[in-house]
Amino acid sequence: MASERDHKPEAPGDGPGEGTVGKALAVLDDIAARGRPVRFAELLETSPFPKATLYRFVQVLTRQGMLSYDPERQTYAPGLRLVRLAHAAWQASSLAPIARPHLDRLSRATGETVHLAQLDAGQVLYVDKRNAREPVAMYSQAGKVGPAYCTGVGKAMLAYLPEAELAPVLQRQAWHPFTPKTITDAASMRAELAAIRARGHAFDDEEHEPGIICIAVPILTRAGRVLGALSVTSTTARTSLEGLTEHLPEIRRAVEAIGDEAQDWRFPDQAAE
Amino acid sequence: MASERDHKPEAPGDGPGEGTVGKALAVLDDIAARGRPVRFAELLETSPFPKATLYRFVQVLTRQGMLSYDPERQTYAPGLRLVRLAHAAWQASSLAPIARPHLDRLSRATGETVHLAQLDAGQVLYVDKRNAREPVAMYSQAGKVGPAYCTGVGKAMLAYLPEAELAPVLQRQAWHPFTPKTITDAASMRAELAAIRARGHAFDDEEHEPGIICIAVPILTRAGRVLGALSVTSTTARTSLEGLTEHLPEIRRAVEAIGDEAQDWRFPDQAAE
DNA sequence: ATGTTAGTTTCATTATTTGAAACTTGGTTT
DNA sequence: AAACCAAGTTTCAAATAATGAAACTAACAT
Repeated sequence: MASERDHKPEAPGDGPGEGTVGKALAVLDDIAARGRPVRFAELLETSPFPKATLYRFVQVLTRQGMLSYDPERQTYAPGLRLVRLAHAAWQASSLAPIARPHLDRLSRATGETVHLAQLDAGQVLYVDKRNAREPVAMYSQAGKVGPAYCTGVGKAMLAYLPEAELAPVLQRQAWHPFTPKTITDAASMRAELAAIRARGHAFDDEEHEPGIICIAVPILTRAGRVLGALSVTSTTARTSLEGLTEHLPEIRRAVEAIGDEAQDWRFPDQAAE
Repeated sequence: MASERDHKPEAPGDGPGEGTVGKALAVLDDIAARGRPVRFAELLETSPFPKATLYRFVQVLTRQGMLSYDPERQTYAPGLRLVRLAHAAWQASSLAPIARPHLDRLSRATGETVHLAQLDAGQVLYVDKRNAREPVAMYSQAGKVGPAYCTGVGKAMLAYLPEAELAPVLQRQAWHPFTPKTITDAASMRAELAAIRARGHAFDDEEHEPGIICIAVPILTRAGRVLGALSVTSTTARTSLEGLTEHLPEIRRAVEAIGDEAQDWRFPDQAAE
């Protein structure tokens, strides 16, 4: 620590200090975020990099297999090498492998949709899921991201985040009012988070999608650090928030088991930032 | 150096010409390949980079979320950012989204384990899967990689690869004899590939795991370019190679539908190299 | 206390990235 | 058909970032 090595003046991802690698990864993120194949010119429009520089990044990433290129349409999309790498990440750095049997049990016990999520860059990252029927665990479902401020798992994790980490995360939220019930500012959120801490679990009361409700409980280490969250989702047609609390004992059992096992397996740190 | 810019003298992944980004990604690959959290010193042992350089790569990758770091154990593992990126890759650059309904149908029709795979860096990359009605203990999931030379899907794809792409891929195979029936050299493989082309489908006759057999058919564009392969897997206890051919009509239907739709969706190129 | 190993920082040298501009290609308009 | 235009690609000197030997520090084991 040379006294000015540790300040972070720039946005995450690029900026000086993150080097060439950081910039290239920012380009990769950009392409991934669009959700469809993009042309070079499209990228260039919003890119902070000059033409030749962006061009070289895209070339290197393509040669590396991090992007795939469609020569006919001249479009770029995230490449298959990522799928291979992510499999390793999913196994080594997510709660999914540990949580698997507990998700299975919870799914069978409740018959409802079950989600396992972790925080990544201030967003909810779903790392596993059980549908009411299918027992498969794959990227069709894992890897999806969602907002933290209007999902049960998101709020459950935020509620137990230390202030130093919470503040920057709240600042990053989009606060888009998906439904009339969506919480749309940091102050209201802090009140909600206090309520969640008081009762030990979070609800999603149609805050993201109308008709969809869920109950979520955070997964914590013994020391109280947030690892992730588990939720059981249903519809207003089928039950109510009070109805969902029926599953609390089962959820609690799963959450505690996962937290304990994660502790013993000495789990990699997954910073929210 | 204007006249020697375009030769490729080095291994894929690193070497001059691939720049800092290529080197950093090689480090990432290295860590992912180990399949467990690794310490810095372990990495250093086999790394071509000097201490300080490797150290900085690992730092940058960690700050970027491509690696996660366990401060207690001082170990690195692939990070969650990869899971997020892979979701986008899976949707945009794999056959999985297109193939999904066809896999479902095939799975229902056969009741057996169904795999969808593509080639990535000369290896078989499983991009989707359906479990058998009566599940057998087997581990293959989306993102998992396997050898090309001793799996049904691998051989099916190799059989239709143009010579220019086939030769380097064959050279890269490990030819490890998993079972007595494993094909262990390129010459025998070329004979096998000819046989596959002659009948239009490939078998895995316990070449990877004893007792596990499968039938696989390549997914091709109308122009004949290999996109991937589809397989139906079972056990010698339950059926035989001849028994598996019963599913051929169903598999063919799925393969043709997927090939056609991929063509229309104008699919990103996924080079085997 | 002392030795040893693993991890981290420094800094002059070296090599790579950078980006404005020129160039090429493929398609469209006059 | 020639001229034009837009998208993509290459060039090259200047600017910047990467490199790696060596020095340093922390933590553990003797």
